[in-house]
Amino acid sequence: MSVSISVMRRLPAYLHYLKQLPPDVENISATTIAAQLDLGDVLVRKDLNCISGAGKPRTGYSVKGLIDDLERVLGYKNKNLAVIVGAGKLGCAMLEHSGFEEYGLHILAAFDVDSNKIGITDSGKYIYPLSDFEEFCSQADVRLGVITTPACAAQEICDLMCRSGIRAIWNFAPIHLTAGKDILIQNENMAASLALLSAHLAEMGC
Amino acid sequence: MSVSISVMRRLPAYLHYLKQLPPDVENISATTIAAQLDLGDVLVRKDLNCISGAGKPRTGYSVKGLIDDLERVLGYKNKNLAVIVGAGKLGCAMLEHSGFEEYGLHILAAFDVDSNKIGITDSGKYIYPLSDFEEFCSQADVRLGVITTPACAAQEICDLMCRSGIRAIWNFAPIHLTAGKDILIQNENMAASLALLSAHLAEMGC
DNA sequence: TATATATCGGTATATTTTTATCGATATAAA
DNA sequence: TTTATATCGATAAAAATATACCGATATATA
Repeated sequence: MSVSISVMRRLPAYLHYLKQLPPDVENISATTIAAQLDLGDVLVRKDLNCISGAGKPRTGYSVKGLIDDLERVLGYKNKNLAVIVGAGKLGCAMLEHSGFEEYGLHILAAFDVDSNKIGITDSGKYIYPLSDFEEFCSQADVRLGVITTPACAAQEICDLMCRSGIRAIWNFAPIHLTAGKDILIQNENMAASLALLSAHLAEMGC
Repeated sequence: MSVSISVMRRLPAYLHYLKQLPPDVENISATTIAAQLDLGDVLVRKDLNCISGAGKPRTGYSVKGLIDDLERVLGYKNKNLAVIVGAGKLGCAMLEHSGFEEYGLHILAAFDVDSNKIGITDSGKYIYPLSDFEEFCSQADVRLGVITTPACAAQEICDLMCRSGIRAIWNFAPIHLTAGKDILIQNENMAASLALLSAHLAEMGC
């Protein structure tokens, strides 16, 4: 069964919630999950039904089974090689952040045009000159690119990534990127988040 | 007219596109914007109609007028005081990032439990001990809190923020936070983004 | 064993969001 | 001036998403 994007977005929350349950909890109901995550119980049941057909009346779902199914659907068991372009504050923070491994994302290195940034980080990862990018990606068979450059450079980097065999781009630059239809561009839309927060505050008369 | 969340999410893209146009472009059509941002022209027209009634047939919209209206609706002209809790890599990156000012977000300082983190950053902003949090917020009348702690600490910080008068929370910890209904919690759902990317790569047989 | 109950899963309905269609209109060109 | 065209804005349709309802069922309790 295909999983819609809306559903997909909620799955990580389910997984996280299930993982932090005490280990003696063997079964859990959609109702309980829904209450904890401020969602409707029917919605949760429908979501879980998309990825795992194994719910039992009165009992609920097997926690272990759900976790397995969620991790499979979410691809956390995959190993995705990634590189970062833009070794500014955010880029470096991501390069050094070990937490992405949990999601199957292995960040190999970062790249930057600024020669002052080239070198090795505290945690032992490398920042290479951008000129090495294409060769590095084809040799390491990198499929995922993270863009943490300023907006003005992002489209150019996006093009470079496409040329270098990258198939999915995680974009943190506040700009709309254009690429072929076979390339997935996921925008981390911080400006939109901020706008929602700001609007909420304004509404309250702050 | 009220602006739905879906619409709100697209507005920053419109604004950014309009701002980077050459200054001699006085008018622009929804069709043109749509083509540039890979959206439907009717959708763009409907969105713009939510925030600005001033489109003329054949001519389009006044660029200047649209920018004004967008900035007003998005609240970029507001001044929102914010603080960060969690002075790790991401927290520090955000603390030092000047780009948020453009969106009306003024980050005053960061807080952390770790006494080794306390001090002043390169750009002159302070990292205070968490024990000072509540007093700082009430004195400075801070309304927006950014959470960049590990997941295990996030709910506790969320509670602290609510007690301290904060009305909107920008949460980067990968966990669902619970707060009163008058508090807006905006989750920056990186895990969900990653899952979508990973699923796309898996689908392509990588 | 018989009954009660919480929960699932399917169907139906409601809501939200997006896309399509069409007449009206301002500008440009003939 | 007349005609052609690009665009708007309104209405309608379609698609996606979320919610409500209800019978079936596995477990618990009397």
